[in-house]
Amino acid sequence: MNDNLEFDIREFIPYLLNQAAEVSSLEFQLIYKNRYGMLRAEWRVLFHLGIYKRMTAKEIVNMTKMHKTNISRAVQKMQKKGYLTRVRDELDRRKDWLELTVKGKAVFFDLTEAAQNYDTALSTHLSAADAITLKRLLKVLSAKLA
Amino acid sequence: MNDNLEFDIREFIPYLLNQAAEVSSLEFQLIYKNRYGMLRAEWRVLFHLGIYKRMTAKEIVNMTKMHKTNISRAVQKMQKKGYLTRVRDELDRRKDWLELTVKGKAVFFDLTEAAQNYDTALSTHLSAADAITLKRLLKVLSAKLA
DNA sequence: TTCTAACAGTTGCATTTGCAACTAACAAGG
DNA sequence: CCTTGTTAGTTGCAAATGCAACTGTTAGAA
Repeated sequence: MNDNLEFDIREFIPYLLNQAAEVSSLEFQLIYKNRYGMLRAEWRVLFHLGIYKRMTAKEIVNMTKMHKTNISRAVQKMQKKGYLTRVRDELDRRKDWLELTVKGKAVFFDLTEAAQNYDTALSTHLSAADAITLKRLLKVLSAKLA
Repeated sequence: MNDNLEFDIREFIPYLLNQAAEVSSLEFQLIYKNRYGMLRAEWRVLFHLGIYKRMTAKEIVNMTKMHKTNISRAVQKMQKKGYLTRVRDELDRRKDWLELTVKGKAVFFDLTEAAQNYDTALSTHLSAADAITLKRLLKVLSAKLA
């Protein structure tokens, strides 16, 4: 048996990431849940379409690393709510091109504004330099591990 | 409607945290799942007991911010597997004191070692200084938001 | 003592999730 | 053409999760 005296699991990066992700998401989660009855998967689809305008489900899967089942179901729900349209690709009819409707865009802008406010509140806990560093490091990790 | 030209949601800290947490956890998750059939909640309970030795479920809830239902069920499963013992507090019989068994400790040490190896692999993507900074900032955020 | 409120932990139920198996469409070699 | 393999996306089912309501216990006020 190994006592691992040199290693403190409390310093384990995935643990620290999970902890921080959980507490920082909790509050914001309530916003999209209460205002629009959305799940996390739906919020993610919404905001990828809000940014990149026109994507297939597969592209969203690749970018988010979420399970394709959940993307599929999130897309169905959002279509039912009238947040997005799907148009079959005529050259490859396995693909559907997804785009936000006017209604979906309005939700996206509203939630983006809420995110901005939340981000401002979050940033009061960090110096400007630290906030920039944190974002940089998180992006490095996501990119390297993907 | 607000176009939020100054705010890029891709820079939203909770989003970046979730993305990084997801990719960094995915691989490690397989380890405790495949070796011991454990869920994330069980792994968390295990490792808190491994560190703090003797806790109530409530204390674990407070530290992890996980839902008490999941802690309750994780504790039940781990008890069934023989990883922990529960002893009623005689002064306040609502509480159970939880402790790892020898078997539970062995699992804890094994997974701690796996975590250490994974952490080493992770660290190759960051400079030593960056790794230290990242850990510090994540701890700040968790503490401030909790 | 008795009433009420708070607390630790559990359970029932409805929702969400992940996995494997599936459909439908394409691609490439024969 | 036909076969075989791959891909985009969906569905059935079992497992995991979150919420509300519950049990049993303690604490404090009247």
